[in-house]
Amino acid sequence: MEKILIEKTLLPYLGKTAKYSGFYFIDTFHENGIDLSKEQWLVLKKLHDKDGLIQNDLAFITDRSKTSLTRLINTMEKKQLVNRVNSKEDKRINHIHISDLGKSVFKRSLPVLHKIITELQNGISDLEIKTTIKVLNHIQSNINKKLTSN
Amino acid sequence: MEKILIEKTLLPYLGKTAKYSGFYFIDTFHENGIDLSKEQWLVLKKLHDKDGLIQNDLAFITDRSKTSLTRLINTMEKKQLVNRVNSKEDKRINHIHISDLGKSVFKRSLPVLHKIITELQNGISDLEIKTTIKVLNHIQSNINKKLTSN
DNA sequence: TTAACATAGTTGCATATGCAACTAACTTAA
DNA sequence: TTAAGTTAGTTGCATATGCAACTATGTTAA
Repeated sequence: MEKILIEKTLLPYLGKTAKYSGFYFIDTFHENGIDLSKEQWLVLKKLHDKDGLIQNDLAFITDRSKTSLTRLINTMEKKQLVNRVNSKEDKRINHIHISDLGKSVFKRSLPVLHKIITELQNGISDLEIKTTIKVLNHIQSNINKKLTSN
Repeated sequence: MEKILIEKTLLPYLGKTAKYSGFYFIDTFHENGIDLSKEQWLVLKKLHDKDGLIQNDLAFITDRSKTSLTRLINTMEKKQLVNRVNSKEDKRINHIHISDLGKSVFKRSLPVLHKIITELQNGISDLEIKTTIKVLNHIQSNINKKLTSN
């Protein structure tokens, strides 16, 4: 195997940039009076797109374990952003509904999010953005291939 | 403000790809008998490059709070990967030293890491990788500008 | 019909993280 | 030289995360 210089590979930049983007995301939310973690924001977004999702599906589409989702919903229920509604047809299932407060916070978050995105991407060309998205998707597909082949 | 379609921006891809890369990283380590979190690996790498760093500097160069670093070192000390050595000149300071076990685990991790990187970047051109790194650095610099201007 | 299996969600245990408040120790200015 | 300020590290409290084991419920096959 030929020697690889880690600093010339994507891995360290990917982790670090995602981390700092997360900091920036949450700081800007707080500065604008939006009291949401990025995970909570994502759940609100998915429920805003399609309300009443069950926990398993919500876990899947937000890329986390059902354990993690259970506890995320606990926190969000305490904050009255969402409600658990147990299904009558299948008592194992909880449907998660976004509350009026949740909707209102989510709506307030959108212009802030747009500002964040604009600032993160400032000075980067559309082509560069498209290329980067393509590369990131390629990495994800490489991972999926490996995971499903085991 | 014009409307932004979130799915056409970098943010969601960045977080998701970093997350799955992290999963892949840690799974592959475990499959190869390397019992390290990615955070622990990074600390070992920095100490391998320069042993005896103090906690504050180690926190800075690994992009985490000193709180987080304190507890990371606690865990790593329990696993005997590193040692805290209190400075005689300045008793506030701890120098962190990589242990023989730490060195040995780190060395064993390198070929595994190279395999991970090769597989993550499989099918992506060198130019695309360079462009992506450039874009990620640009995002980081956008964030730094905003943070230091406040 | 009931035993075996599958599924949805929760809990214990472990890791990682940040902020604010704190202690101990060092430095600097009056 | 001593009081004020600074610095390094730790701790309490909160959030988020995954694996394995678990409960409760629903489905399927004998």
